[in-house]
Amino acid sequence: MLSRRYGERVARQDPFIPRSTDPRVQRSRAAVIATALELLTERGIAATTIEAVSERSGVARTTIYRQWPGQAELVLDAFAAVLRPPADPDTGTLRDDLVELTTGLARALSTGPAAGLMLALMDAAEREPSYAALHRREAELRHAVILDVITRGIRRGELPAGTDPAEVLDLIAGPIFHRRTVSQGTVDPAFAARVVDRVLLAYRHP
Amino acid sequence: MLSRRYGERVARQDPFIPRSTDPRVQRSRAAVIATALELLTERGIAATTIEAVSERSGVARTTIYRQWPGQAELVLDAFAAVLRPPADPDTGTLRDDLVELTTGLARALSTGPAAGLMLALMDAAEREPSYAALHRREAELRHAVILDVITRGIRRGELPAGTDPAEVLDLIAGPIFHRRTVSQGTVDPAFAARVVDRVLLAYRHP
DNA sequence: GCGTAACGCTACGCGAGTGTAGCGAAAACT
DNA sequence: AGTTTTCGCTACACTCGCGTAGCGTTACGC
Repeated sequence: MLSRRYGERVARQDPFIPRSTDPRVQRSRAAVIATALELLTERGIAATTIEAVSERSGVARTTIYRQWPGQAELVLDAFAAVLRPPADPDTGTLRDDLVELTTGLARALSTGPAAGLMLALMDAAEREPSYAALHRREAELRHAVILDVITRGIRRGELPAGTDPAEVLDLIAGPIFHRRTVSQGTVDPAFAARVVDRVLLAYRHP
Repeated sequence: MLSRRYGERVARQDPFIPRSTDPRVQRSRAAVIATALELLTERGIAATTIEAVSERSGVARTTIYRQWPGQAELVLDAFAAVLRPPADPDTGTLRDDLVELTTGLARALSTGPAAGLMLALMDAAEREPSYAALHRREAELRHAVILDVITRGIRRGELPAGTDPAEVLDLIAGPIFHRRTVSQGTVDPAFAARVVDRVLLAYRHP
C-alpha cells in the first residue's frame, strides 16, 4: 500500500475530473469522498483503506475500485476536495487584510474540515512524492493570496520598500501553525490579530 | 494495528526502562531502536512494522516481541530515544541565547535525525493519545528551556515587563517550523538570526 | 419504453503482518 | 564449570486489505 507507485492518473487529476454526468456516479463519488475525509480526520491516512471507506459509506468496494485505481488516489482526491485557497479580502489596509487571512487560517486549523488533515498531508509529503506535490500546490495557491496582499502593502508604503514578502509570510503564518500544532494553545481571532500587529510593528522601525 | 489500545506499559515507560543489564538484551535493543528510527524517517510510522524492523536489523521477530508488546510501543520508544531538549546556552544576552536555540532548532529540523520524525509524531499525536502524550512531553521540555531564556531576558530588561514569554516563543519558533514544513525554504542560521532580530525589534517599541 | 451503464453482491486468490509456541545453540552470569 | 538467559529459527493460525471476475438488479439517458 505504501510502496505503491503512482501512475499518470494522479499526475493529471489536477482539480479533479468528473468525466461523467451520471448522477449515480456523482452520488457514489461524493459519498466516498465525504467518508474518506471523515476517516482521514479520525484515523489518518494509513487507516483510510478502501475497505473501511466502503464499509462506512455503504458504497460497494467494487464500485470504489471502478472510480479510483487504489487507496492513494482516493485519498489524494479527498485532500484536494477540501484544500481551497482563501479569497483576497482586499479591505484597503494591509493590517486588516492580514488579520482577515490569518483569522481564516486560524479558524481552518481549529474547526474547519481541514483541521486534522493538514498535519497528515504534511507528514505524508515528507516521503511520498504525490502527496508532496499536492502539498506544494496547495501551499502555493494559499501563499499566492497572502503574498499579493503583502506586496500591495509594500506598494502602499505600509511596509518599507525592500521588505521580503516571503519572510513576512513565515513570520505571520508560522506562529499560528506553531501554536496550533506544537504549543497546543488556542488559536482564536485575538491571537491572530496579536500576531499580525506584532509582526507589522517589527517592520515599522528599521 | 492502528486500533490497538495502549496498555499501562506505555504509560510508565517514561524515559525508558533497561530492566536488564545483559549485553545481549542491550545489543538487540539498540539495533532494533536504530533500525526503527531509520524506517520511521524513510517510510513513516505505519510502515515501521515489527516485520520490517526485524528484517532490516537482523534481530529475529520473536526477540523483538520479547521486549516490546507491539509496534506502537516500539515506535514510541524509538521516538523517545531521539527527542532530547537543547541545553540552555546562557550567553549573557537574550538575543544570542535565542539565536543559539533557534539555530539549533533549524539544524535539528533540517539535518538532524529528528528532521523527518517531527511531522510524523505531530500527525500521530492528532489521533493517538500515547503519541499525543509523548509529543506534549517533548514540547514541554524543549519549551521550558526557551521560556527560561525569555523570562531571563525580561528580567534583564531586554524585553518590556509584562511581555508574554509564550507568545514570543510562538513568534520565534513558528516561522522556523513554517518555513521548513510549509514554505519549503531553507532554514539556515542566517534565517534563524533574521527571525530572532525581527521579533525582538517588534517588542522594542510599545 | 428500451438499451445501456452503473450499481451492489458474492466469491476467490493473494500477500503482508500479527502474535504465540517450541526448540536447540550460544552467550552471559555466578 | 555449571546453570540460566537470551537468541535465532521454524511453524502455525489468524486477520486485514488488496485487486479482479462474474452476475443479477436498478436507475439513468435518449
